[in-house]
Amino acid sequence: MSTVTERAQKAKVDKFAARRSELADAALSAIADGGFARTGLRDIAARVGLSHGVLHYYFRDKDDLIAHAVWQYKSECARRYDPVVATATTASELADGFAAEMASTLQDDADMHRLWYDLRTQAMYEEGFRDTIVAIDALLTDMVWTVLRRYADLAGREIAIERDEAYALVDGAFLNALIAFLRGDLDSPARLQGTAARLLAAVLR
Amino acid sequence: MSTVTERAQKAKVDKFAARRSELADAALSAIADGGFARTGLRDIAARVGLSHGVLHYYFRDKDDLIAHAVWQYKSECARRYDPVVATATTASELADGFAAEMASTLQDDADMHRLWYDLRTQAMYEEGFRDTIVAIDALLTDMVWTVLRRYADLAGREIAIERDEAYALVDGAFLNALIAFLRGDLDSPARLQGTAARLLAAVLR
DNA sequence: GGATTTTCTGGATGGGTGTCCAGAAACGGG
DNA sequence: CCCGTTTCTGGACACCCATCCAGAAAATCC
Repeated sequence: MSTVTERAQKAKVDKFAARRSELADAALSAIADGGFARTGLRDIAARVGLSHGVLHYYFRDKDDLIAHAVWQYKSECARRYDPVVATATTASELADGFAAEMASTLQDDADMHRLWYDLRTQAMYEEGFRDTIVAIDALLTDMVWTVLRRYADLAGREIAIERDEAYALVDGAFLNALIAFLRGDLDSPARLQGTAARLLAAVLR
Repeated sequence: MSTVTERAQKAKVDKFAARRSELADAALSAIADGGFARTGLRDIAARVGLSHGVLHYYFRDKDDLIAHAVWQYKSECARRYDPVVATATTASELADGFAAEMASTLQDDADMHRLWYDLRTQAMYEEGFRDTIVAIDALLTDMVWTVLRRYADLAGREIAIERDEAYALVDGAFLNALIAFLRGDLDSPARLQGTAARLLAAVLR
């Protein structure tokens, strides 16, 4: 096979992938607005000015589309705390940075987080995109654990909690702050910031 | 008005209320099985061998039915820990009783709890039964706070956490244990039991 | 510039939904 | 036993859904 056709193939694949990505983004924002159950493929396609039929050209079915969409967003989202882990030089600096980041993503991306919890809940019933949800959950657990380990390192203390427990507590604090925020409690992000910072300190021994 | 017609009126009202309650129960178990989005009024009615039309005789609409159903179940559920609070004579007895109760309801009523989280998530999008969800959330927050106050009393220590924070952490631990359990992790209830007991101790100062 | 492949359209299909309602059936007081 | 009320039925309605697909349009290749 000649080099030129190889390039052509690659360009073709890239274009296909780009379209997929664009459609996944559209799906993401559409479902973030209305919720999984109330958002149809027509709503999604309308976001990019296309007919609903295209979606089946790029994705096997609705579950496939949703899986790609949520993965695309959330797998990057799990890396949100990498900078603060990499740059913090003291325990309290890390705690503050972590807490501030949580508070700001709660405020800025509330709809996306709501979507995440919606999909995770739906995955308790149907196995359509369950694998993707499980994979993201693992990513987030890793993320929390990484932060916590670095925090313990900087503090020179031991972690007094299990990996999954740590995620469960952080997740619970975040979810309940999100619910409060969506119910109109504008102070919720600020309170979450305090909770998150104190939580880190409380789980060391 | 004569006594006899008063009695008759009351019997009529009671019968109506009993039917409502029965239908709400049917709705509960149907939706617990399939999830809110995938359960229709026909499915619910079929559980009690009735036609779907009858639901609109007893309830205004689907949201009204769901609100009654989840309230009927969950408002009683929030009293589940009353006995242990009333009878425990030491802090560790209370903590153990609380933790054991959580673990056992996780194991026995997993579907119902899944339903609760489903409805709470849907209430983030639609206001249909949001008021009921908020009321139940308040009940559960009260419950956690009552347990924690009694625990602090018995331990002779202070609570180092806010009311809503306490609920958020317990809820997070429970929800994540539920997810693990539904994904096939049979040890999850046992682990939750440990987490819950340690959590109580950790939030005192 | 013609042929071929990729991309997209929008209608058809079969199914589901909540709601409403006319009328049948069961009930119960007199 | 009759008659009014309560309870229930199941069809009609308008709407929404995911999926499939024949064929139009656009892009690409030679």
